[in-house]
Order: sequence, then structure tokens, then C-alpha cells
Amino acid sequence: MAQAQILSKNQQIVLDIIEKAKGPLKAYSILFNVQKKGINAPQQIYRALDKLIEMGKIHKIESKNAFVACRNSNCEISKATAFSICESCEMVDEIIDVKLSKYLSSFSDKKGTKYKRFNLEFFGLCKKCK
Amino acid sequence: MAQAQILSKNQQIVLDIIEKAKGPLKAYSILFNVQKKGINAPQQIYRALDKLIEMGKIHKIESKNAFVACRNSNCEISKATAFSICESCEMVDEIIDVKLSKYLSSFSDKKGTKYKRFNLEFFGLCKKCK
DNA sequence: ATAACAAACGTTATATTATAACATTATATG
DNA sequence: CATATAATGTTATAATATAACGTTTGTTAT
Ligand SMILES: [Zn+2]
Ligand SMILES: [Zn+2]
Ligand SMILES: [Zn+2]
Ligand SMILES: [Zn+2]
Repeated sequence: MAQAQILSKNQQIVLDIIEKAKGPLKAYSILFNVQKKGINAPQQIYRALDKLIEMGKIHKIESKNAFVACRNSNCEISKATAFSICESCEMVDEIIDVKLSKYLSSFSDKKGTKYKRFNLEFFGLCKKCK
Repeated sequence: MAQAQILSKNQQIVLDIIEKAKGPLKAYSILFNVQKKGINAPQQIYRALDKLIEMGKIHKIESKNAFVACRNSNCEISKATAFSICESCEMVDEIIDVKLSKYLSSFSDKKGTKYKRFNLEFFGLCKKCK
């Protein structure tokens, strides 16, 4: 059994904020939220974000340049990520669907090439906004 | 039969450059490439890019903030896009795979929600880099 | 043709996102 | 302890993208 990751001070601060948030957070909005805690510079945020992504604790929503906490213990350290994104309220949900994940993880293109990672973003309207 | 889109001057200039390129192009690298043609400001590039995306002539590779020409007459004006991205040489290929596209277009999540658009990015090593 | 409207353009300024570089401090390992 | 590695703090700057405003060009209807 792998030991639970121990996070550094800044990593924990950033993760806490992202986990508490209801939606995706942008790096600079995280920064403004933690200035009272002694973090003053973008670098400190981006470094924490990078490590948290590496650990699979958070994901980057590429189409929004924003970050969400991972809600899936099985997403294999961000090798297989899928999200639903509401185009109206900007809500993001991590899609946890074993069939989808297996289908895409085993996908090979016409030349037979397999890929070691994928990221899928679905866009539409969430239940609230429909 | 829909009439072929007629592009404006700036749109045509930007599209030509993206179509000629071997890989994805960034907005500012497009800008530097067209300054001899009288385009001087980022706005002019971004406006052309926006329209070209709307028309389905190009796509944005979200994980790279870069743009590629559409190689697929059937990608339904960017409602269903998939790419393979080489992590070594940065090459990008549009994946044209009817089965994959149908599978994802008809995907519905656990609450039964369907989405009207998706973008999928695969990462790995291209044939050259393997 | 011309009035009215919409789309594209040109330009200046500014906002937002992200990284470089370097010195310092904390943590782990033998 | 000695050394190496990871994390931090800080200043500066690069890269990406949009706001705002006025002008020009192209389309459509009378
Ligand atoms: Zn996850
Ligand atoms: Zn919504
Ligand atoms: Zn396409
Ligand atoms: Zn390659």
C-alpha cells in the first residue's frame, strides 16, 4: 500500500481552496484568495498547482485555464480524464465512467498507435441550466 | 447545397498560414508571420481565428493554445473534435474516426445528460518519436 | 442609387495567464 | 553531521487574450 501523499504547506493551502470551491478556479483567483495566508506571488500558486496535478489531486480544465479537485480515486493520476462543462453556468463535473475510460484508454488510431493519456471535455447545458 | 464560404482578407491570410504550417501555430507566431502583409495587432489575428473556428476551418488545440487547420470535412463545424498530440515533437493530427465520433456524440452521462459538443486530446509519442 | 444595417477592419491600451531566474530555507537520507 | 533534494520567497518579464472606440467595407431593402 502506497503511503498517503504528504503535501507541503503551499500545496495544502492551494488544494484546500480548490476542494472547497463549487466550480473550477483560476490560478489568479486562487492567488487573491490566499494572500492573507502569506502567499504573494503567482509562482507559488503555479508551483503548487503543478505538483498537485502530478499527484493527481487536481486537474486542469484546458478550455478554461482553470483547476478542479479530482473526484475520482481511479483516474490513474490524470492519465484518463473526462469532464462535462456547462456552457451557461460554467459548472464542471468530472465524468467517472469505467466503460468510457476503458474505451478511450484502449483506443488506437488507424495506424495502430496507442496513446498513454487522454483528456476529454464535453460541452452542453447542465441540469440546472436546461 | 450550401454556398462555399467566402473569407475576408484577414481571415484568408490567417487561414493560408495555418494550412501551410506543418504543425500547430500560436496566435503570436501567426502575427509575426503576417506583419509584412499589414497586420499589426493581436486583435486582427484573434478576430480572424474566432471566425475561422466558427466556420470549422480551424481548431484550437486547447492544451497548447495553438491552432491547426481542419483536415476533416465531416467534423460538423467543430462539434466533435479529436486530436493526437506527440509529447516529444509537438506534432498534432486530427483523428478522423467515425466510430469514435459516433460513440462520443451519443455519449450520455449517468444522469442521462447528452452533450452538444466535445473535444478529445490524446497524448503519446508519434511514429517518428517512438 | 441610397439609406440602413451588419460585418470586418485598424489601432491603442490593458487584462489575464504563465514562466525565468536566483537566492534561501526546510526536509529527507546515509 | 554532510549532502542532496524539494519547497519556498521574491522580482521581473514573457506569452496569451480581450476591451473599447472609431472607421471602412459589404449587403439588403426600398
Ligand atoms: Zn480525477
Ligand atoms: Zn449550468
Ligand atoms: Zn476538423
Ligand atoms: Zn513526435
